[in-house]
Amino acid sequence: METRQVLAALSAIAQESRLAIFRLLVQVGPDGMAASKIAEQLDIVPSSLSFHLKELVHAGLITSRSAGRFVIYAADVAVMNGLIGYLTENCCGGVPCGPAGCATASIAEHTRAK
Amino acid sequence: METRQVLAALSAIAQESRLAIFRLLVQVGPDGMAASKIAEQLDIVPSSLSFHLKELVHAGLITSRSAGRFVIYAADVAVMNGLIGYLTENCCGGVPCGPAGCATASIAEHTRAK
DNA sequence: ACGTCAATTCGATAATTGTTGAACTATTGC
DNA sequence: GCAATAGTTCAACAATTATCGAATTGACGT
Repeated sequence: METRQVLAALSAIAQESRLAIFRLLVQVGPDGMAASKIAEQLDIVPSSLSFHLKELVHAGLITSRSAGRFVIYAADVAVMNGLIGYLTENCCGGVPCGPAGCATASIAEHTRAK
Repeated sequence: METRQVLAALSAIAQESRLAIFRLLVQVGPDGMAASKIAEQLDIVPSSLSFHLKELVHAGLITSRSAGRFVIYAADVAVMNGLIGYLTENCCGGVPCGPAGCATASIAEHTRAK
């Protein structure tokens, strides 16, 4: 994963509302959730929500599809997996890094998608 | 790891200069590197570097120690491991998430420090 | 066609964040 | 003590990001 894409993903979730939105969408799974329901659950006004959803879509972390007059958003785990992989690599840098926690680095490296 | 701490860590590395600084410090390992050398390697003016280093220290991602007139900064992998753990959990949400990549979630969960 | 609901866009404003030169503190070597 | 080096802090400014009401677009039910 490229640094540019990593920065986009990090910026996207480094914000209270957006992290909450993403977590919520991960919880509900691939079926996703309508924007209005997200707004209701997290108590965010429509215009602010649109702003944040656009950021998340742009970073590739979530996808959107239309269903009648609703727009359904769903988490796309691929980019998040890429991000986790990048951080794992850059956390341990190949060299084993002290006390536990990074034993899974090589595993994740070979297990994650792409 | 608490959401508040996660947001602080994410905000810290969601910035070009700071991500570069952190990656560099992870590469050089526990011995760390003097601020002036970081500035030289990454071509950042001293005042800007201080600003970014302070952010990283505040997020707990790096530590600083004085050595004569030098200040040595070193990466602290603990918080990064916590962050990776948090993202791994919130990426898969207990529910298995499609194609590979998250098979290590439970492993990381039980292997990482703290 | 009309009213309603879902969602986005726009524009103004507020708040936060990043950049940099200059001034300042502290340590080293002479 | 003095000059040089390492870092930080300060203050001013630029740039980016967040918030939200109002206007707009599009789909639905009647």
